[in-house]
This record gives sequence, C-alpha cells and structure tokens, in this order.
Amino acid sequence: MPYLTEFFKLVSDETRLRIVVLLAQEDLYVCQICGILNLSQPKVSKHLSKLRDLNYVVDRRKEKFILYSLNLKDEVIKNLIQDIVVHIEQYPVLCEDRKQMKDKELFLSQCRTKLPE
Amino acid sequence: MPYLTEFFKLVSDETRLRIVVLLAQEDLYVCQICGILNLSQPKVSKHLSKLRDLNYVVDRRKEKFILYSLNLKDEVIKNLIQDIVVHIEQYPVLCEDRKQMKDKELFLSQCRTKLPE
DNA sequence: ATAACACATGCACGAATGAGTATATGAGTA
DNA sequence: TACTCATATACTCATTCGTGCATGTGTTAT
Repeated sequence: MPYLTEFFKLVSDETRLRIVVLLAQEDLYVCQICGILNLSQPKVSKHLSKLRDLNYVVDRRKEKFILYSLNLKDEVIKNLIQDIVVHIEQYPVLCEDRKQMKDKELFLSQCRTKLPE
Repeated sequence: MPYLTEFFKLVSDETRLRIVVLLAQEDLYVCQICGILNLSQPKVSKHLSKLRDLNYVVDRRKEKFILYSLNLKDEVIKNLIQDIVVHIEQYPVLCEDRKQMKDKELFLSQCRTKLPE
C-alpha cells in the first residue's frame, strides 16, 4: 500500500497532478510542459524529478530535448488517472491545460529550437 | 480541481487512507476504529477531524459514542475508493484492517461499554 | 453531584515540503 | 573550442504536517 499513499502524496500537489494528467494524454518534452502550464523550467523540472525518482514517469533523451512519459504500474492508479481524464470537463484547470496542449503553436513558442520528429 | 488535490493530500497519509477505506465498507465508531487500527484515540480523532473539517466524513452522536460515515461527493473519488476496496487483496495493510473489522470481538474489546443498537 | 467513559483539542517539536534564485551539466552548433 | 540552448540540481527560507502527551468537553450511570 505504500505505493498508493506515495502516489497520492505526489498528486496532492496541483502542479504534479497537472503534469501527470498531461502525460496521461500525450508524451511531452519539458519545454512543452513549461509552456502548457506556464510555469518556470526549474519548477517543472523539480516536480518531474520527483515523479521520475519514484518511477511514476520515465524520460528519454531526444537530441537536446528530454521526453517524458507516464509509467504507472498499479491498476487502481491507472484507473484513477484514466477516470480523471474521462471526467476532465469537471476540472477547469485540467481542462484548460488540455486546451493549451492542443494549441501547438502556443507552447511550441516556449522552446527556441524546433522539436525532434 | 482543488477537491481532487485536497483529497489526495488527505489520503496520502496512511492512517487516513486506512480510515477512509474502513468507512467505505462500514460506518464505525471512533473506539472501533482505534481498535481495528490499533492506534491511540487522540491520533485517530485528529485524523477524523481533518476528514470532517473538509467534509469527507460526517459524524453523528449515538449516546456516548460518535458514529462516522464517509461523505464523498466527487464521482472520480468515489470510484477510486470503491476500486481500492474491490482490489483490496493487493494491499496487505488494508486487507488486514478488514479482517480486524470482521472480527467483532477484537475491536469491541477496545470500548469498555457496549455499543448502541 | 460525582465519577467513569468516549471523544476532541491544545501545545511543542522535529521532519518533510514547495518556491525562487542561481548555477551546473550536457548536447548540438558554429 | 566557444557558445547556445534544454534541462537538472543546489541552496535558502517559510510553511505545513504528523505525533505524543496532557487536558478539555459532553454524556451516562451511580
């Protein structure tokens, strides 16, 4: 059960919940997350590192960039996050984040170089 | 969304998660919770008061005793707790709590007076 | 009224946490 | 090699949090 409480503690921080929900919808680079959430890079990086240290996300380098993806192992947790995404209209902040994510140009402008792929 | 993060913070504490999962299965008196979890009364009471202040549980007095019940409003949260209960075999601590709960005599012995009903 | 019991709360303390700023690392490019 | 950019980390600080112990409140029974 430490897995459950550990995860709950992580997503009890609004920023981290927003990141997790974003990653549940799409793999993202750090600069994209900063752009979408409109938060400073160190802040985002620090939260990502917490998630990474505890293995809830994994990262892989792509040239100059680092791509993060979700890495949930517990079925209950996976269901939870999926359920949040399904009911995302109920959560204005998460909903807004999703819109920002879809608006490619906006968050791309955060990164001064063009992204891989 | 504050509702989500607020709840996650509450259940990021192991004791509170155990209490919430217990109450998801059965309404309980404080002394019963103490007995089942084998924790001091002030500790249990304090956690209950946090849950109560934020309206995730409600209490009603029955004679000398106070009965607590769960009071979840968000569908996603309700699903989550139900899902934990359904998969409870995966969480040894919660599983053990459930056994203690079913073993009436054990936790009744915690209270020196006989319970209502 | 007093005592016993169920429960709540106040206080003190150490530990963990999130934020901001500055700086370090590491890859690509000229 | 020097420089730029993407990302990570170190440091400080204020705040929050969980715990244990003692005590307060409200109810029942004698």
